[in-house]
Amino acid sequence: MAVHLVKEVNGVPEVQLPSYLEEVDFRSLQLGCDYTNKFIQGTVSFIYPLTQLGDGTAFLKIILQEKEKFHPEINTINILFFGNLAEQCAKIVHQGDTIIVTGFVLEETSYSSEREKNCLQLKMSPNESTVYVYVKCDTVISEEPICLSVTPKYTYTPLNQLKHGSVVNVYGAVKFFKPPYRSRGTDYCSVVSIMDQSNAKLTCMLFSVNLDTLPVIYKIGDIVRFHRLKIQQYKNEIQGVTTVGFSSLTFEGTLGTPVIPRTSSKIYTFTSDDQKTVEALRVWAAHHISSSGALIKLSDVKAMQFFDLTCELVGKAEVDGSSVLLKVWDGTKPPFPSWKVLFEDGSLEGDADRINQLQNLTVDILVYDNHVALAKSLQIGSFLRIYSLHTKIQPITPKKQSNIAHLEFHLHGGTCYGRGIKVLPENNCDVEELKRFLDSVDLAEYQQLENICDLDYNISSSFSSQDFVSPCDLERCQQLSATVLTDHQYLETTPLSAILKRDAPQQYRIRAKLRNYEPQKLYQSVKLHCPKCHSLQEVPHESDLELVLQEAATEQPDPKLQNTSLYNSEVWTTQNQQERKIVIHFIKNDGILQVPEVTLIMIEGGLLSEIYQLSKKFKGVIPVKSSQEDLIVLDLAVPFLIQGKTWHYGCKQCSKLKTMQNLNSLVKEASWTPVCIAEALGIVPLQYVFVMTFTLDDGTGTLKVYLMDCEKFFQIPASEILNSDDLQKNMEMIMYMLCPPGKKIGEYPWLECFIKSYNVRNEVEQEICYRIFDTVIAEDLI
DNA sequence: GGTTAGGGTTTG
Repeated sequence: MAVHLVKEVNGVPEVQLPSYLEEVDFRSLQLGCDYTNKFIQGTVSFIYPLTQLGDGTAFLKIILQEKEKFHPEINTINILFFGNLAEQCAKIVHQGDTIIVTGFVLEETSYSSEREKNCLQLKMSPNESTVYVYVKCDTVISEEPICLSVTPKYTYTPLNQLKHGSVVNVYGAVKFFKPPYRSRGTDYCSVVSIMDQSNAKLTCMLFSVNLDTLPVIYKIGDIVRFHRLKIQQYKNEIQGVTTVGFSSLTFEGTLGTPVIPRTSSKIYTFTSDDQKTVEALRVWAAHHISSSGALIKLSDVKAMQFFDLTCELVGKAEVDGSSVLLKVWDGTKPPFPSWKVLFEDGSLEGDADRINQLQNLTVDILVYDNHVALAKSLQIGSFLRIYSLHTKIQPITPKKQSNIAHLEFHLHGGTCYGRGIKVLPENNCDVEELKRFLDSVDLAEYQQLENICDLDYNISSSFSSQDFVSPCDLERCQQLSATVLTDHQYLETTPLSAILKRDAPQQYRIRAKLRNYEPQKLYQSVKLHCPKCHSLQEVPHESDLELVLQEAATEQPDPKLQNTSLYNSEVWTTQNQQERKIVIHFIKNDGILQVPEVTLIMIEGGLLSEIYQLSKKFKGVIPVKSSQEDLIVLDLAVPFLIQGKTWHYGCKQCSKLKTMQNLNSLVKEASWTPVCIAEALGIVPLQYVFVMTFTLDDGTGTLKVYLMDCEKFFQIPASEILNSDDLQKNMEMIMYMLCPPGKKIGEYPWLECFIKSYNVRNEVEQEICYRIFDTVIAEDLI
């Protein structure tokens, strides 16, 4: 006995009936014949309600109509089902369905009504009959998923073997995704990029009028299976697009979690092979796809950041036509208090008591434009993942009485970087974990601590707030400095007035405020320092670099120096009037060219914009020129190596340049670190440093101290800041906190620092200077 | 059956 569901795509059933079965049409049915290996097919024209026979056996009767109406006189037949088969068919079979039945017994109707007089009927045996119910693949026919017992064989194409124009089935790990959003057309859209063990990536444009049929992806690394994906070409790249009958399964990507598909399909195949494929992809993805690094707790957010947040919605308000306010929490305390978005009285949805109770733990998110409709539909209490949420520091304006930095949270319009909101189901493992965590937060205890925590925020008023501190919080209180000492904590604090009276060299621990600092402009504080001769120089301006490069580009590259055992060379000619020649030398690894991401290249005749473009693609770029015997470093006035966003310079005084063939020593290990490259080329690399003067004041005196720092003090690499807006904003934020403009010095935060004094002798006199060491900015501020 | 979007942050 069995009821099978057969998926029908484009009118074609996905499984074949067993070959021994033979079709009979209604007219050929004859009493007394053996129908063991025969089947009939038709459309269900009526289903009677499921009833019970006298002995309690379930009974179902349906009327089947022959599909092809060749024989109008005999085009329907009754089929009788008993027992479990009757119960199952009652659940699954609907009027209008196409069904096939086999293993029946033909008998004459026992009824004597006029209409059914002399009619035949099929009696289905609970043990020997089989019913195949055909289902159009997008039709939902049952509340419970039912697996096909006749399994169609699907083949899955590796992502590196996709052919334009084909319709394929694929598996992949999610590399990127945009949660479904309303397109400008009729459908929802979700963009999903997947990768598999072939290391190929496929970006898919998935459309559906029905939100439920799009894959239910929650995070990067989830595993998906797509059936009937059309492969087409767009802008010289292959892409996947939904086509008729598209369906998907999504699996949690985390290793070791149960392999349970997320899908709206009520019927789907899932074999042990599928299970193995998912597990293998999970292992591969764990090593090759960086998981959602953007998933961050509120306690870890930075002042200027895009990230994904998993949270609970506690309040909601329409602010104006183009934005909605969401009040959410994740149980952790943000490093800065949230801004408070204003809204009209009465427009806030949510439990007022709870919103009030959680006010210090919730953040206000403003949601704009295309996300507004979805935001409006959200239920209070639901668990959300908000993708690519943006934090900004709220400017302190004179109007605002608060002197505390606040964080703004924005979900901007558009869908870039997958920006959007997704409601997570209660049984999602991240939600379960979040719920456990939210339940464990002791709000009462938290509120007692609130005053102390305000000190964290309000470091600028820590002077007057120390009265609040209870003994148990003493340790935290002692750290209420905007800086942290990394060593020598045994040293006692020395007043600045005492330091000013003493000889050098000495080391001191001090506690003071930053009255002033120079230079005020950040870019002026970044310099290049030679660790050998200790010279300091300015970071060259782009226009100076361009001049050197332009000059060098007029020189002819030497063809004799092209294509050696170390590198392959390509000569490109620019298309402008001067027809400048650019030569790119691709350094090989053991004689073999590698993918651009790991390949070091040398460039002759390239201008700044070209070098900049190439540095995005290749592991590193070395500007070179032809000399008599070998390629050599172009000029130490320009970087000897451009790697990512860092431009590495060498010291003109200390370097003793060697030619490019010396890179041979590094090839085997492909150790293309700036230090190794510099060493091989005889270059003493210059370090990027912040050089600043702090005027410190502790009330007993003021002292000018130098800060020279690569990245320890601010925990921001000086080598990257000039090319990073985000780092620059972080740095500005730190300086803003240390020395808040428009405030009295009493409101400034304390800095605990180590300083060392040393003697500097110039032509006329000896002077004592001071320098900060072993001190870093407190993590709360970063 | 065609359209939508075609990954690569707003500027509130």
